[in-house]
Amino acid sequence: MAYIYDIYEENCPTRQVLDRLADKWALLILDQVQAAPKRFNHLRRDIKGISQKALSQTLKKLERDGLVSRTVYPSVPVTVEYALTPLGGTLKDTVAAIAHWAERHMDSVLEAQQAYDTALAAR
Amino acid sequence: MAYIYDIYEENCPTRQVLDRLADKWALLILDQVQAAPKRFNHLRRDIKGISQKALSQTLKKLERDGLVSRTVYPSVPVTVEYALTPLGGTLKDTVAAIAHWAERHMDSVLEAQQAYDTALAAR
DNA sequence: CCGCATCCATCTCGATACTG
DNA sequence: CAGTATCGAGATGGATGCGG
Repeated sequence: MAYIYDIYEENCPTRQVLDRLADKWALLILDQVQAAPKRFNHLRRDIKGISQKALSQTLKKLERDGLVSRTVYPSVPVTVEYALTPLGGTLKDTVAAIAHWAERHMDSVLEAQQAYDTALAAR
Repeated sequence: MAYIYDIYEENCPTRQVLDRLADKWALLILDQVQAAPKRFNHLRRDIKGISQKALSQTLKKLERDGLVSRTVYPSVPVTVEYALTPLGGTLKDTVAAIAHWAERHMDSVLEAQQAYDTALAAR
């Protein structure tokens, strides 16, 4: 399978996909939804610091990209569940890999930052 | 090794690391630098569409995080090379995984977007 | 060649208020 | 419960010009 697009070209579709993943909240949402479907306010509660606007927008983008499904249950009041689609499921391992890297190397990064900052301050 | 921090908490260091990777350009730069060190304008040329400001800023962030090293060769005119640090090297596989996912599933995402958009327009 | 400083347009984001 | 609408502030991004 040959790739038509060059990832370093502008407007390359791969870039767009990358940009979606490079969203501040997308990865966290995908990780939250990954185990089991979750309701809107459930996500809002669990992902500390996200505004309802940001959550709403990011969910809509993820839905548009086919990574997350949105299911409305006509109860009163309405219940809406967000779940990982099969396509989204193919991302699970990758998302997990990123999260694990972040957890494992967090300390090193923090150290590097301190070293950098003190070196800067010394000059 | 137990993790003190909750990834879903605000101001959790893992979040900060995640935010760095969630940069529009960081992944592309890491991928560019991964194989061999590159000069500033080399990166600028190869990563189409990046402004020199964005490149400069992102490189500085990556350097601060200890993922990329910056070496100045006192030639005339100056040559500056950016390379992956050992810490940055531990990210190689993860970055590659993301890029591969994007390439492999790009078409599906594009389809999903079209389906979403036409469904929206129909209403 | 490598970058910083500045200016300015754009956009994103959060807070708030309101609807089905 | 699950959003949309609106508005203002702050961050962001590109273009330009200059300095080491």
